[in-house]
Amino acid sequence: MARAATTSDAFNAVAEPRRREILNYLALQERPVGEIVASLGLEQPSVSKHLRVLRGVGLVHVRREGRRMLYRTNAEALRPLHEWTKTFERFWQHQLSRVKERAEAKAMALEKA
Amino acid sequence: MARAATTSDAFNAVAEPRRREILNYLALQERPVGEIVASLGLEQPSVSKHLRVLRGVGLVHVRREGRRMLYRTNAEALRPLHEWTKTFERFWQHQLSRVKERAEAKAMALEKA
DNA sequence: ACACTACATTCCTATATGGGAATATGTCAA
DNA sequence: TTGACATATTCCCATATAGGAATGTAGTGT
Repeated sequence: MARAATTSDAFNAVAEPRRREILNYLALQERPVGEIVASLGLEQPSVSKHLRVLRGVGLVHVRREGRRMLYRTNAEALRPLHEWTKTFERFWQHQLSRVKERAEAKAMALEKA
Repeated sequence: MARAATTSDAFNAVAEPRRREILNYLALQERPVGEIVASLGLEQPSVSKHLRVLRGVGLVHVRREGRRMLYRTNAEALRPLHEWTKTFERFWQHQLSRVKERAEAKAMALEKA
């Protein structure tokens, strides 16, 4: 079997950096495709294709306004990602405290010197 | 161009569900490959290949102990993912409060009836 | 109907994948 | 060294890209 489809879930969809940029861009306001193209400097067909993937996993909502399509990020669809990574939070907090300890130890050593 | 390599960053590496399972499994304790195989019910070569990808992006650390290789999750490498999703947190909090508002409005309507 | 704008889709291709099967590598024990 | 165990790698293949180029489709104004 090949790799899972980009449309199989949010994890696969956001693996592509441009799609993350698009989600960032559409987080605050809905925007027509043309503005995404202009702002992110991508080709229009490329943007349309990325948007199709994002729509496929519910990461964006669309609304038609005349001949323009207004897209906006649906942050809710990112929650599974956030929740999953969150379960590891305590581990890097431990890591951080170790780093802190070392930094403190070093500071103490310097004080002594 | 094709899709970015699974080894290009953590986002691509964790797009694969089995790799996420492995990371979950290795979060608390280091484990030899054989235990991962037994616990997750995957083929041994498959596990080795997934571990190679995870190592490639620093998501696991390895240590040899005799003929066994002990792997453990390096949660630190998941921080970029967590940080990125975190920037969207406030949006679904808004969403939630709107849901709450609606629920409350509904409750009030029922009281009146 | 026509031209024009805004998007979407299709066709093409190089590339990377994940699984299965088989095989290679590395380490210990006798 | 030989054998057994633990893990890694290789080979093969069906499948899914992402980008570029070209084309299709829908809505607007005249």
